Amino acid sequence: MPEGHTIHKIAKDHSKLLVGRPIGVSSPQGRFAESAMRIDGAFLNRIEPRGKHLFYEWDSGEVGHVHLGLFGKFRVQVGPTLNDPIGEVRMRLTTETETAEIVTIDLSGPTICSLDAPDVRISILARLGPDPLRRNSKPDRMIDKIRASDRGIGDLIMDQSVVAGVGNVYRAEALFVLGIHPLKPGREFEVDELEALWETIRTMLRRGVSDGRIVTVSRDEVGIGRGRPIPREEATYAYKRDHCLKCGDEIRRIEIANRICYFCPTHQAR
DNA sequence: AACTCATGCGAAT
DNA sequence: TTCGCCTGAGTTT
Repeated sequence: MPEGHTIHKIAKDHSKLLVGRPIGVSSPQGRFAESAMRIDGAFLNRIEPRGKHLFYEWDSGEVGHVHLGLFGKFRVQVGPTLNDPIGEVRMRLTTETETAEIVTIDLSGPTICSLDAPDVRISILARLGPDPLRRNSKPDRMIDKIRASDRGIGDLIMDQSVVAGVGNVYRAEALFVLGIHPLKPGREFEVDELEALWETIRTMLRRGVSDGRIVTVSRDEVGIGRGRPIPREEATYAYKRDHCLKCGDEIRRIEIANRICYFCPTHQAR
């Protein structure tokens, strides 16, 4: 599930349910139990998304940190009763709404779930590149880093210190839309091409936040009218496909930055 | 029941 | 460059 859009959507949705109330914090699975005890019953002031990280500002002054990694998931339940956790639940947040409904948010499988002093958040933010989903964030640092590098663009945009929030799907799809070969070296880019890349990434991520899933194709090109949902297999042009959604050419796959990068040799010539 | 794969990332080699 | 870690869904034996 998790690229930057997932994290920002979670922050939005969960904030509505949790912020400004006392929160029960526990760890059914046990691995977050010591930390959970320290904030159990505390008020939550804010959930801040940044790239693929979530920061929880607790009234106690400590800062929760969650990173979903590849497998992490949240399960949200709102109802009259408190349900038993399903599977391995590292952190459980519970509260009650004005209408006396029970809110339960269960986190399973995260790479990081910790409770830290505030400076930990500061040092993590310091090593993240600009986040296209943040209001007013600018691409300058991303552009400078890319143009100063010999590494390929497909390597660079998955690097969270270059841009924060792009993962394997948006990497493939953003490069596809702009017709950029994933191995093109950073040094060979002009500024306006990278400004276009920033805008493309930002637009795709925003759409991901509002859709709650990754859809990068335009409905016109796929020939699916509004009203009908776009099936998963047709939601991307190149990612995880055998054939390009536009031209039918065989999609190539090469490993870049530990992950398979999908691209269309016709649309993204060297 | 076993095996494979996944929208991630840092540490070890 | 490879390995390990976190978990669950889907597929194959």
